[in-house]
Parts: sequence; C-alpha cells; structure tokens
Amino acid sequence: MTSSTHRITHQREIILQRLQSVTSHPTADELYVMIKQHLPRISIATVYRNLEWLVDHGYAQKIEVGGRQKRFDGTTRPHYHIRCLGCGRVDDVALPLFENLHSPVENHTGYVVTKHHIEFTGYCPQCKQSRQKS
Amino acid sequence: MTSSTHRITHQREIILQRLQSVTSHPTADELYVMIKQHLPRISIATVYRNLEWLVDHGYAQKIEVGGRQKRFDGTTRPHYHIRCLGCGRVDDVALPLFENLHSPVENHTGYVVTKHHIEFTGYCPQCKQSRQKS
DNA sequence: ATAAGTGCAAACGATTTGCGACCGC
DNA sequence: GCGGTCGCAAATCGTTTGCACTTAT
Repeated sequence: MTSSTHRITHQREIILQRLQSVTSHPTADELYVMIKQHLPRISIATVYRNLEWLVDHGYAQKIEVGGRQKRFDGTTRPHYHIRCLGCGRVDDVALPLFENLHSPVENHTGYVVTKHHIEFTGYCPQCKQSRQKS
Repeated sequence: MTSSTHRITHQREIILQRLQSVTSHPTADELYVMIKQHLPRISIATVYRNLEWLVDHGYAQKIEVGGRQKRFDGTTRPHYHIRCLGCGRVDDVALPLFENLHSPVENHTGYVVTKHHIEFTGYCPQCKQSRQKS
C-alpha cells in the first residue's frame, strides 16, 4: 500500500472527485465530459486507464450490469442497482445484502463464490409516465 | 401472435434448436460456430438478428451479465446465474426466485420494476484449482 | 535518470446496419 | 409481386493499446 512513485496523480484525483460528486453511476464517457471541464486536455484513454486503476486499488467500483456500456460507482460499499429500460439510468437500491446466499450456491455449483450482484430492471419515474400504453 | 408472413424461418428454427440443445449460455459467436455446422452459409448478422427476434418473441432470453459479450439462454424460465471470472463460463444457479422484492423496491425507488436478475461471480471447479495461491 | 503516467491516434472486438438478392406466399 | 428475410461488407460503438512525450521524484 505504501510503495510506488506517483500513486495519486492530478488526473486520478480529479476523476475520483468527479465520480464521487455524483450519486448516479456514470459511464466512462459521461465522466469524460464532466472531467473535461476541469481538465480540458485529458484524453478518454486516461479516463479509462485511471478508472481501471481506481477500481483495482479499491477507490471505486465498476458495476457490471446489462446495457452496452460499463458504469462506475464512486463508493466501494456493495449494494444493488436498478436500471431503467427507457433511458438507461442506474440508481441504487437500498436493500440489505443477502450475504448468506454464498455457501448454498457454492455447495450446489462447485464454484468458489466471491461476490454477487442484484440488478433490477424497470422504468424510472420519468420514463414510466411517458409510456402510458403507447 | 397470429399475423405476418414468414414467422419461423429455417434459420430461426435451427438457431433456436441449437440454443436449446445446450445447457450452457452461449455467446452469439459461440452459437454461430455451432449453427454453421447445420447452415454453413449463414452469416453472423443473421444470428444476431434472429437471436434478437427470438428474445423479443418470447422464445429465448438474453442474459445481461458482466463480461464483454452478451449471452443467450434457450429457456425463458427466469433463474439466476453464476459467472466464472477465470474462463467466463456461465452456469445456472438453482435458487428459488425472490419474487417479493419488487414491491419494496418500487416503493423506495419510484420505478416500475419489471424484472430482476442475480449474478454470482467466482471461480468454477476447473479454474479454482488452477489458481492455488499463484 | 528513471519509472510511471499522459495524450493522441490507431487498433480492436462485439454488434449493428445498408443494401441488393432471395424466398414463400 | 410483395413484404419479410438473408448474406455480405461496411459502419458503428465502446474500449484498449502502442508510442513518443512529459512529469514527479
């Protein structure tokens, strides 16, 4: 933990700070436009590389849900998500974690289980009204 | 349900049949190679188009899990999955469904919830031994 | 000096699309 | 003949990579 040279670079700091400033779960390119306002010359490659780095070093998490793009979350505490099938937005779901599922699953699958994730899908408050029996 | 012209074409039939012939959860290109043995001139575009069609018409499901490629499932009964972080394979998890989660989630998120999915991740029997404290 | 990090542009892998040919009614 | 479907190739989208240049120590 206490080695290496540059560790938290300026770019990394801004990226994490922008990620933590929102409660949404932005995609890399959504973050890219947010970050550009603070670092106009940053490249999308740096955003991807540093998001990966932040995840690997326990500063953020990548949430692997459906939809084409990956999304990122500035908190590392595990929690569940709900994704809108209309607009793609992702919100947190405040449900207690089901920790106790892992061992029964290990028993019948033979896997070692490291994590689980629950993704709900549906329509967000905005999208649900703009589709009253279209 | 009873309209249109061609409905189940030969290609669609073979694709669904191949998909249903396996208990794994193949990606589009894994299916493509399986299907080519029966329809050597089929194109990958047809596979994608028809998988989409089969899903939309209730013959199959797309399982939106992590990893880069989408996977398909020849059964439409909802169930949970576990994905191996080593080799990427996906297996079924025989856990009863948590149907009762939807209304509490609707209440606190304001979404209309249509589905949910649980994805476990870990290491499959094969991969877990080939990584004894590497 | 040197190892890590950056920006840019090109490469990549998965999926989608435009289009002319084709098939079954 | 007509609408739906097909195969092919090209296009697109999200993400990753190679490389030459910069930066902090």
